[in-house]
Amino acid sequence: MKLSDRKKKILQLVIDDYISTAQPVSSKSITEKYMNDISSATVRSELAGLEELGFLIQPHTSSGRIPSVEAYKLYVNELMERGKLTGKEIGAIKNAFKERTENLEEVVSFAVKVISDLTDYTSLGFAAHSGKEKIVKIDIFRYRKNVALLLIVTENTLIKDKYIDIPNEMTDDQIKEASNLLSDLFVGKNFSEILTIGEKALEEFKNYREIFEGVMDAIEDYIDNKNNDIIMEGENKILHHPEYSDAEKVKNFLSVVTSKDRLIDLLSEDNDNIEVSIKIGGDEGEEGLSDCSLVTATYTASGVNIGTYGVIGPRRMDYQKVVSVLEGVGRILEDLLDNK
Amino acid sequence: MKLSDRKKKILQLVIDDYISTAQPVSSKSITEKYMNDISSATVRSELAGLEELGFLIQPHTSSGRIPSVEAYKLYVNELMERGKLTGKEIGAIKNAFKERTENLEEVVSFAVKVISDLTDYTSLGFAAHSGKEKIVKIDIFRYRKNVALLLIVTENTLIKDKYIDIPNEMTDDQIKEASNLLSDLFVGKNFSEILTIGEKALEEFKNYREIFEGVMDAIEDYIDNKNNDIIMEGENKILHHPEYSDAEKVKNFLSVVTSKDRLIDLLSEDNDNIEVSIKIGGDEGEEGLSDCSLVTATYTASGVNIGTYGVIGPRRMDYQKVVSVLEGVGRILEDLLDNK
DNA sequence: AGTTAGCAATCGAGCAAAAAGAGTGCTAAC
DNA sequence: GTTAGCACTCTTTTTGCTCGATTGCTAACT
Repeated sequence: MKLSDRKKKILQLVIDDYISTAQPVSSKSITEKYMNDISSATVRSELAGLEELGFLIQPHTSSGRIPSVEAYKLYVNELMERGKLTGKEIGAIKNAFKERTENLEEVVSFAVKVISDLTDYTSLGFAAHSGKEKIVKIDIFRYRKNVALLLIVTENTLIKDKYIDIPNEMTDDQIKEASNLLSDLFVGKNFSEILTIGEKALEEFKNYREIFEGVMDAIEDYIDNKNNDIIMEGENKILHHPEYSDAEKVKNFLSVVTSKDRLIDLLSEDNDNIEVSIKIGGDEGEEGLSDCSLVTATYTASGVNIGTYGVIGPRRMDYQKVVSVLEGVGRILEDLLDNK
Repeated sequence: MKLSDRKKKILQLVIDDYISTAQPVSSKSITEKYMNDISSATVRSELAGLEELGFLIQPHTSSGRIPSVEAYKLYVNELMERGKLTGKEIGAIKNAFKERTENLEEVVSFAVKVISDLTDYTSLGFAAHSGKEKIVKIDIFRYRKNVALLLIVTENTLIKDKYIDIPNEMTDDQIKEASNLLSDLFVGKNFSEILTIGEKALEEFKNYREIFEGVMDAIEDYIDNKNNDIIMEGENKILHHPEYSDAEKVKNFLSVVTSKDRLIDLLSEDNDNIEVSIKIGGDEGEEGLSDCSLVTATYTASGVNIGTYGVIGPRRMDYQKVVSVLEGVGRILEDLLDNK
């Protein structure tokens, strides 16, 4: 299936036009707006060809054409022109990160916010849990009679807290000793390391088994439990787009967006490549993404994964803009953090 | 304006019916469904009377009637029958709090979740910031070269963290000393106390001014900044209700729900009384609540305010159910926490 | 062989008129 | 005070019609 240059050009025009107007595109509008050199009849026969190839769909005989899922895929891979951010947009991004943001949670939330603002779509992101984060501080102290509180602070200023039941007979001094032991053993190590040295540590901790298990639980919990860290912004921006003028569709979209498990899966896929990945939900395609598209990017700074970010919206999404924004935010963010 | 018993009865029936069907209620449906002993003509004249009194509205001549804002107010105050939770519902609530939930944030989020699940409306809640929470632990340690991290843990397991710039020449021992000083001075005190003893403390802290100011900032920030702690669940449950079948209305509702500032104000009003408070948004009434109703309750356990919770939804809300759920959750929650 | 103009055919959008249905208010009788 | 009956009002649904947009096809043109 080889497309002539002119077919490609026309397909691109159709998609661009459809993305900006949300209306089926007619042969006439193409010649008038973009291609004064050929007649609409010619365009018509090209359109018919593109339809035959499965790139265009005609909602009904007397209407223009809209792009198929295939067409979008081709578009994002080959046809789409890469956009550049305006100075204003770059300013907005930089501004969003002006405040101190060493805390990873905050970085994520600022990034998600600015992405949503600039693209006018629902955006989401979550901090990757690499298990490679080093522990900076670990502390245990009595909180109630039989309950101690465990605090773990990491490089990224994730602070994890957890209650641990302690036996009646345990004295404050013993708790203190356990706490010191923990610091000696674990500070400077990352989560994965700790899990692997578990056996050996258990030996040293035999007097403080409850506490040791509590710590291990907290760490496992952290690595498994991605759920709490997904952040979303502009859920209702979807209402700004005309294809969602019907409440039934909004419902559908929101149900996609609300099932965080599914989203986390989607965001987690191929999060190795820094490049922008685009998933287009067909009628069948990516399950759980019915009629939606998801554009994601994973950022790293100084070799550390600083989260996966994405935009979710109608299939008729302004990919060009979304991609530029994601790339722009990534670039600025990475610069910013590297120069720290 | 005195209503006869029969008028009251009929008004109640109209509201009940309208709440469950979302359709204007006709005289005929009243006699058929609820009052077989009198004829529809009689009901009609009563309805006409209630309309004259401002309790009912006729969208157009040939339709049934719907309740006015006044009617809802009367309904929630006098007419509505108080519901009881079913065993199943009570089970669901207890189940939601089965896990350990001494952490206030968690209590709030579980409560909000269960309220939304049981009522099928958007629910929200936030932990009150009383300033009366005692500090359990306060700690400072070096985090980067010129940055220390301040951790404050309170009774309610609120953990507050904040970066503090520290001068180059400061040694780890000095940081340690400052940290100890802080513990001695502040542990066991509540936030308000600390703010009032500020002057005196400043004296003792003259060598660690940056740190002292950082602590004070963190505390002030905590007391002022309620924003971050509002939790919402089921924003899109609104779509389950037929009056929001139009995207424009959904947009409107979501914009109400998204302006957290306004919501915090609403939730904060009269949060002294434990009773359930119902605000019905008229066309003019409670600003920011256009066409919505908000039912809120504030819970306390052992005399400590444990948060304000609410349900926001269409004016045609199932007040009976919402009130029972809010009361039920409150009762169970208070029991649970008192018996700890 | 590719391009174009011309034209009939198709189908949705929009509109008005007609029909159907729901509910009321009023009147007169009970 | 209550009720049956009925004319009246207004919405909703249906129907039919026109208009306009757009296409696909054919025949002519370059």
